[in-house]
Amino acid sequence: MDMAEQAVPGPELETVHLLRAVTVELALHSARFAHRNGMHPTDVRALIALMDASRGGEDIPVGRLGALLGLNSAGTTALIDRLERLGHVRRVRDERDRRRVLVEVDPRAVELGQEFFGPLTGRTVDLLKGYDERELAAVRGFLTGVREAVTDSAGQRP
Amino acid sequence: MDMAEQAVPGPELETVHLLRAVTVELALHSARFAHRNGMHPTDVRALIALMDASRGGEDIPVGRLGALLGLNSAGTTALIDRLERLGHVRRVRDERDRRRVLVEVDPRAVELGQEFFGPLTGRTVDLLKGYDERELAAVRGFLTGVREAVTDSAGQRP
DNA sequence: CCCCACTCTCTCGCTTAGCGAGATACTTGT
DNA sequence: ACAAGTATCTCGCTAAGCGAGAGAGTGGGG
Repeated sequence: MDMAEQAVPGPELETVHLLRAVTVELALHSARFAHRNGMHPTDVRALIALMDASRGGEDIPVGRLGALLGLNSAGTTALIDRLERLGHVRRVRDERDRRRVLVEVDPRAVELGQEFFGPLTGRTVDLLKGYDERELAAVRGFLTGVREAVTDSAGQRP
Repeated sequence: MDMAEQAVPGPELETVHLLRAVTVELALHSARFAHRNGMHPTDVRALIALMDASRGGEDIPVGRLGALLGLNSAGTTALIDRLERLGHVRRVRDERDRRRVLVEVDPRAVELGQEFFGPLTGRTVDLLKGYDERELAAVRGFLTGVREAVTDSAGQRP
């Protein structure tokens, strides 16, 4: 054993660090997109959340969007004001429950996002296409496991 | 083909979405840690960057920390003021080049971070320990590939 | 049928993270 | 020793997000 050497982590721990590095890079990438389009990171997160929901065919009222992003009602109003001013979303009264205001993403915003994130997504999909079934399952199992670990350790202390 | 059905993505695209979901969860987890300790997301990112550097035996001056986080000098000063006020870091004049001020992490901050992130890291390492060599290589190759794809598409448009 | 408690959103006033500009301290090449 | 360059900090400002509370709208019980 060489005590002068820094402790070298095993491949597993190194992989965890790698995952963290990737999340940092992705966050920076989002921030660049935001900056380039006169937005803030929160605005991008909001658009992503809205697109995810709309992909699932779900209508998103103002309050739900705020909850997804961890904002209070005042902050949520301000956020949607910004996005509306940029033409990325529209407010639509819910006719079922007229207290609620639904947030709709403008198709041009979707297009804008795909223009920016498309290449990255494409390259990643190509990378995965080179994997056989077991390797792909390993990657998915890893990501699923991490997600569960995060949500679990979140519920740990209320 | 059923046109009424939403387009079902292949397993590759679904995996990309899964990765995004994981990064979102990790960001929220970080935010919880920040909030619980009277900090902001940026402060946590700063601590992580400092710990990563110190693990590599690298001294971090104020300006470099700011650059890593994308802050300008004023913002960096304010950030370190906050962290110093909480006792998480110390400013130390670099005796080699007395213009520079190095930022040192307090051991108690490291401990605090490990207390919070340790369980998550541990569970992830355990998960990976169950993988054989090829599966582990697949996960690492995936993460490395994504990281490269991000940095590449970053350099695309200056 | 009409209240009254409840829910959803928005307004107001405030705190503070981060920016731009410029001042200050220190270093290095000539 | 000085000029040019680099690192950090100070000052004044913009605006993201919070707390509190004010409308709108809903729906169940008398």
